[in-house]
Amino acid sequence: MDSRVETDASGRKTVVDACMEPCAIERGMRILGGKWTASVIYHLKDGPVRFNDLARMLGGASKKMIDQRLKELEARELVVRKVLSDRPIAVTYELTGLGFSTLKILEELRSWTEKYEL
Amino acid sequence: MDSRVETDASGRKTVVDACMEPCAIERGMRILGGKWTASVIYHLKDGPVRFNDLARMLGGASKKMIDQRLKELEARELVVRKVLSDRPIAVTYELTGLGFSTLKILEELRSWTEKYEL
DNA sequence: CGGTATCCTCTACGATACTG
DNA sequence: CAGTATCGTAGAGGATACCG
Repeated sequence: MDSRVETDASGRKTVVDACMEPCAIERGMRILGGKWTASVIYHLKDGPVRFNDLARMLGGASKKMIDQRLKELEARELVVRKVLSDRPIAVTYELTGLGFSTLKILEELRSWTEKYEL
Repeated sequence: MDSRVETDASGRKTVVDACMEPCAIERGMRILGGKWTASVIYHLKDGPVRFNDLARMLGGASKKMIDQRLKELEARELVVRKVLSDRPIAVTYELTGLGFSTLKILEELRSWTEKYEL
């Protein structure tokens, strides 16, 4: 079989099997499906938003979470961070082209959820 | 403000604020965004599938996970379980109308992921 | 075949306090 | 304002074994 075993530094072993690699749907969900991830993107759809404004929009999420999600999204190039000024420091986050390209998915999701009142 | 504090049996307190309730996007993600959830639905799109066949299709997921996801999806009425026979026991899972209605979202997600090679 | 039961680890997440 | 640091817990998820 097309599989191998990887052993990490601590001696932990993991079976890695080619046929186990997550399919496109799963990979996509692992990018967009994190808690608050989709919401963050969606709230940036109308243009740049400052960190604390985003925090206010996402009432239930802690700054730590938002920070974490923004960094993930920046790393994946769905979002760009822009420093407007130091002292007083001002920063905005906005979608990249790739970020905007997710909005069709999110819009489908939103309308589905609302249509069936879930 | 429109908020209240709930205290559970152990004395733990949680602030529940109306404006913190997750929006539609977030609610949708909490239904479809679980690990393997979207994949399970997607693999049922062409008709009923038996438990172990599903497990094989989703190589990386344990039976426990699949079982758990299927039960969630059944509870939310996106999937129906059908017993075909006892001894030997045979069971299939298939999408409901509500289950099928998610396929537009999942198809958008799949094509997005593939288009950008994520 | 279609699950349960058990155990165990790991990390995601929340709360809180602090900083440049 | 825009974060970072630290701590603590719940529960998600894997491995394995067992059951009707």
